[in-house]
Amino acid sequence: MVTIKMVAKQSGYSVATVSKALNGASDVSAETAALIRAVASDMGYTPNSAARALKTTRSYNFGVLFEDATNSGLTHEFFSYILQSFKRRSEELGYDISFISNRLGGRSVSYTEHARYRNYDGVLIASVEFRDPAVLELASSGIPVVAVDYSFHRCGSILSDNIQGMRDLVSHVYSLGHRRIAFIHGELTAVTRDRITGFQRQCLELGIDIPKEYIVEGRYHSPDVSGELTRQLMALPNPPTCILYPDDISYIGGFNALERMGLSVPADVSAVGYDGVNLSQVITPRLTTLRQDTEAMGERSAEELARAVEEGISYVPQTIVIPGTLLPGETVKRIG
Amino acid sequence: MVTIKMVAKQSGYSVATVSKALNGASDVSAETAALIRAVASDMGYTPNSAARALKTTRSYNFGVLFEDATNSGLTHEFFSYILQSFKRRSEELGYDISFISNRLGGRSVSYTEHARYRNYDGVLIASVEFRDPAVLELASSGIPVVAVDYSFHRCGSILSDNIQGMRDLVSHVYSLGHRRIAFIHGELTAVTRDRITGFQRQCLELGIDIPKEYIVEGRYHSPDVSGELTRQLMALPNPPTCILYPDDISYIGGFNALERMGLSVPADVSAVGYDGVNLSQVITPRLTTLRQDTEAMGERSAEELARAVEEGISYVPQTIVIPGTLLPGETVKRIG
DNA sequence: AAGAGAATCTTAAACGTTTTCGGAGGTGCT
DNA sequence: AGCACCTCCGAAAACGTTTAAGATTCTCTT
Repeated sequence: MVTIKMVAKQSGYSVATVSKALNGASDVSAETAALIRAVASDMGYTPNSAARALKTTRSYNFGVLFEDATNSGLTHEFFSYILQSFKRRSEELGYDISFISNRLGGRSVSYTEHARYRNYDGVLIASVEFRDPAVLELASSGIPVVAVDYSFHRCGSILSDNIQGMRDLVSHVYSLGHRRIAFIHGELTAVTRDRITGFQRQCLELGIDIPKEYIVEGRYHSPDVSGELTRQLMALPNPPTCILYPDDISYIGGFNALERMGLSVPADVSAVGYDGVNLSQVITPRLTTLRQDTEAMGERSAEELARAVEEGISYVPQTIVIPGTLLPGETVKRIG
Repeated sequence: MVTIKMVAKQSGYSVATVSKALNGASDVSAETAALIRAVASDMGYTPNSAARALKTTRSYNFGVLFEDATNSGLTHEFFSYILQSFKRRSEELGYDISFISNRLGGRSVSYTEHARYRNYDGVLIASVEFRDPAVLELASSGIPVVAVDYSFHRCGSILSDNIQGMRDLVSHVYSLGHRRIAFIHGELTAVTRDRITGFQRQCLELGIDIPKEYIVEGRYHSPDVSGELTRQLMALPNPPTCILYPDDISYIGGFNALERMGLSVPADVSAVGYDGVNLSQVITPRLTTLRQDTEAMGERSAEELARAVEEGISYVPQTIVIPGTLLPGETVKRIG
């Protein structure tokens, strides 16, 4: 490994001058800087991040907490997209990204300890069991933190506009003549509460009355649960003409359940999803869904995190809401 | 931040003793070790990975190169699964994982430079444009490297058994009466060549003759391309009764193309996928496909990489083949 | 009683940087 | 000539660890 010391010796300048030349400091002449850079490049010099981090207490590394109860973290399509764009934007901003785990060497440690150990400049929290006290601890550890798709009071949050999203979906199916609209929602998180709020407000505004039994709690990303709930909904004396699912994957479960009941989408029942993952647009019938802007969510997360880091302690937690867009597909039939 | 020095002062022992106590060295008595550990824990001491890495030249960090031409890296379901299990196993083995990019600070650098800068102990190469010279350079940089789902001559490779996988699929559809079997394969990589080999050998063994025009080159993970090729195949004077797709996503494209032609799966045409991603088993009809053991592939990658790191220079590149399993679904009809 | 050897602890150097501070030399002004 | 003021560069300390080698004490052994 060629170090700065070797470059110094080779170029005839001191270690200090080499360091400054390489970092573009102002108190080294243009010619020497050029010369030193040439020598460094010739020798194949690469700086050492560990030494740099040790001295500067900045790692230029973001930690990402990204796993959930079902351990499907990375394979969760929606979050994968967010992570992808978060990664890209972070790199543009000069940060690498690493995963935070609850292990360190052999031992198991808290997320906070792990993040401190690795000197992460900032942390992104996504797709986790938010009620986990270890996550809470991390969120209020003092390390700059941004949470995505979840609303924390202790740190910045990037949310998609769940209220408006549901309003758009309801309006859309309403405009196609649907009045008996059921809503299978996910676990009762802040995000889910927003969705329910949006659903109810829009129904109220449109003057349609939704019976209690049309709003049922399911689980995100569970085709099985949504399949079962779909059966229950269709077994009601007065079944819905349209079902809103908590996400696109849940829709798949509902679709299959309907097929097995001899009902087809959208001929017999209409359905809509949520998220707008790629898959939803290549299946037949193409799914009517609300596309969340994962690109923007990931980008903004990176930007806010970088800002938090660079502004240091002066950063004030804030919530940023990203609008989504309705994707009209083929799963809602015009009726009435 | 509480350092080892503070723990030393507080406990009354020297910095060296504290370090050794914390790392379980043999030349510190059991009582002092216990005492020191108690003090450290009381003070909330967390070691500093940068200082440690600087001194030991070991970062306990694996770099992961994970992006492809279409930039779909993380959102690629098959690779997501591999990464997921690679991550889990790496963490068990005491390594954290970070992404390698071609940026560093503001500047853009080679993957190798990036890996050196961050002192990664080892590198996993997955889902990249393998012909990229920068990837080649990394593979032969001297840093321990394992490639997954690709065969390099310069480093260890974890492959799934593509030859046997295709043989199994061919046998399966053959046993259900199919003789006119078409194969849309992906870009001509080593993996693809294996698949073609498996396909041809098994056909030969079973004594069925496949016309040239039944074997066509498509693209991995492109519903559009596979849809178009499906149309072409079905337009042949003597169309196939069964189509093998390069992956499950490509099957979706084929399925849709067939539907639009008024043909249904499996009534009119049979079809099979490859990979066995979750999606393939929740759609209707359930896809007949070959499930690659992503769990094992990720795990073995981590284990081989750790081994390479720990054995140092003595490591000999080797290729490990992981068997897959046939998932019989509902997309192949018994005929003849 | 003296020396050997084990057990336990400390001293100090080193890892590769960044950064403060000061020094040397040059320029321009009075 | 004397002074102030730049510009450019280097010496040295510091970041938080690990570790080789030495120091000290204790226990045996003879």
